[in-house]
Amino acid sequence: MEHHQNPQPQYQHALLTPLATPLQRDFFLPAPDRVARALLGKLIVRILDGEQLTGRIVETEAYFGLDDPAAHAYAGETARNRILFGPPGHAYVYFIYGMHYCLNASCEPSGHAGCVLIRALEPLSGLATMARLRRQPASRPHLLTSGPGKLCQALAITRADSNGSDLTDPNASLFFADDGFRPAQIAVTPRIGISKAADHPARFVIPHSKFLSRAL
DNA sequence: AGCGAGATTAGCT
DNA sequence: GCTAATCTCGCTG
Repeated sequence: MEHHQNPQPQYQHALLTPLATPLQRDFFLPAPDRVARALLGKLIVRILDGEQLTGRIVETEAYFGLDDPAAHAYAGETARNRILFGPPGHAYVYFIYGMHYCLNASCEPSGHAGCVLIRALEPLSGLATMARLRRQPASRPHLLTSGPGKLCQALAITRADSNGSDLTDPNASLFFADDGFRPAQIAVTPRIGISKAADHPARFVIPHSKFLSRAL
């Protein structure tokens, strides 16, 4: 009946949500606060041993490169942060507090080091695997990806594995996609866990989501 | 529910 | 040497 109308997926890993399409390079071109806002509601797709782990972004933070005392790029390009100074739409993964990884999406053109920290997801598929990676029972989904360190653990994202990945590449094992979901509301708050420029409102959340790292 | 401490590594903002 | 875009546990109340 419908097999004639089913379009061939243009990418190797067909999305569980058939209408989703990968984000394009120019999605990541604007300033970090605009990209942080636009990323709310988008999907993160992670392929692990052939299994598709997906989550919807519900919390982000903008970091403003050389202009931002709280940003890793503030002091200029180093071996650690060089991805931030490259082309937009790439993963910047860093290691923090001796045990956690955090995932950022680089934005702005090459030479400009803005980025967006992904702080929380609503897990959509692969919850059992996420729970195993988190060493937690699968019965508490709101503990799986409700924080920047947690979501990296749940998706097995490390610096060695994912730093520098092209987040627009649907053949990669980590990329971002749009399934058409649009948040009804967006709230803005100061960023969490930083001491410098701590009062600057650059954290974006889907309000009342049960999967935020902290409530409003 | 809210606070404080410990875990543990890389980079020096 | 010290700090850091964190998380979990245990204590208090």
